[in-house]
Amino acid sequence: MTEQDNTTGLRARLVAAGVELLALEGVHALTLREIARRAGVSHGAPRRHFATHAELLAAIARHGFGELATALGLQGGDGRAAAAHLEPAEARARLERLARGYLAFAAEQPGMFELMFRHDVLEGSGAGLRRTSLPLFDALTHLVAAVRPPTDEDSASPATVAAALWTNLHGLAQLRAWGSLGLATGSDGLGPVLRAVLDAHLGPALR
Amino acid sequence: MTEQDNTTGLRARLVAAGVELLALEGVHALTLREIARRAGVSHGAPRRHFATHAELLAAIARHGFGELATALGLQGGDGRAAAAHLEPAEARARLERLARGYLAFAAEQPGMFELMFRHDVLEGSGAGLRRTSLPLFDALTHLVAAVRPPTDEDSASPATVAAALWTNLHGLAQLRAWGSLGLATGSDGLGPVLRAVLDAHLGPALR
DNA sequence: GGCGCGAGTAGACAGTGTCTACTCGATCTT
DNA sequence: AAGATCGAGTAGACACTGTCTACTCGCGCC
Repeated sequence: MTEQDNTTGLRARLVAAGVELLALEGVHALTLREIARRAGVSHGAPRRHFATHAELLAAIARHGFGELATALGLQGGDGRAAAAHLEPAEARARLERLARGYLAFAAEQPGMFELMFRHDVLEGSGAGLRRTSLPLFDALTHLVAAVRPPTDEDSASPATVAAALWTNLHGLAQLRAWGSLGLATGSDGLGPVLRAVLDAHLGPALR
Repeated sequence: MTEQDNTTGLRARLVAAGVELLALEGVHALTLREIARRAGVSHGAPRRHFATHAELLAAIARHGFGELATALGLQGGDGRAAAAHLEPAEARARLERLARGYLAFAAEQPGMFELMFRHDVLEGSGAGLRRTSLPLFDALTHLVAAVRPPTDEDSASPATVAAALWTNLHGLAQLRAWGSLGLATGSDGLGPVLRAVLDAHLGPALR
């Protein structure tokens, strides 16, 4: 492991070329040979760093998860600690920012968002990638706990509410990218739906 | 259009072969040539019925949408009429059946569910396919209106709530198929999360 | 200073989607 | 009823893909 550099080396250049190509042309353009071409090497070179095409795609997706984490401000592991004791109103504001950030990422980088959740492509390396999404889920859980203190005993646990909220955000992003949402709700955009989602899982904003 | 038969003819046999292959091996196995092989014809034959590989995949996905509609009991257009005047409790029970049916379909036919929402593959024929999901959305909207009569003026409209609920179900199905959900919520399965989702969008079950 | 070896090259191979030339059988016209 | 027409399927070619294997080259090491 003499090469722990993340910006030099063919491995990083291949990932960078893939990210660029993905943004420009979409998932279908992420050919092994085309990525190698863009990186300026022959088509056999990637094999030294990625055993298979799927592994290279998984590395690109991993890069995407990192970008999503920074876009959401979850870079350092401070999400849990900073949210431990938090005013409900502030926690809810953070949750709304998180939600809007997630949806914005999916809208601005549709190719990357699509690749990140293509489990058929990432099957082998899926376990490692799935773990990458856990920090987001942890931050969600703690913020939910701050907004909805689990007073009622029979009410859902913060983790359950966080899962419900996360799946809602994900489905919202996905169906918006797919184009079904606009067809169903008219062209208002997702504003009202996002408000309904947040209100449903966290309770009305003003009390 | 001498051939309006849906069960004979090469076109239907190709779709059937694709459906079978999709269930057996997954989306990646849906090669044009392999589908043709399974249908017992040469690799050029599908071109007479589908201009491109993507069109054949779109036809297979359309078949999947039809199967989903029948599995959800939305075959005839009676969803809207039957739900016009409905007890809230009965409407809610129907919504729960609808939700469980959607999730069951995604779980039992993961390959088909994945193909149905692969907008990169279905791009050209996407508009027609998107319209196929409207009956489901209509049924959802009317059932939601029966459960939550829009008494409050500033509350969300039934269509908005239906969109929020639908995206939640979809994201739930998708992330469960992806494997992230079990990782986040433990191995309890989706029971508690589904209950939280329904309660969040429709209000608690017992009043 | 010769050696080994990691890294990249070049070519082969099977498989894919698309396109074109062709065949063949049924249908329709006169 | 004989011959032309045309839809439907076949066979082959082409460029492209992912993977595998042999090969080369340059740098570090004892």
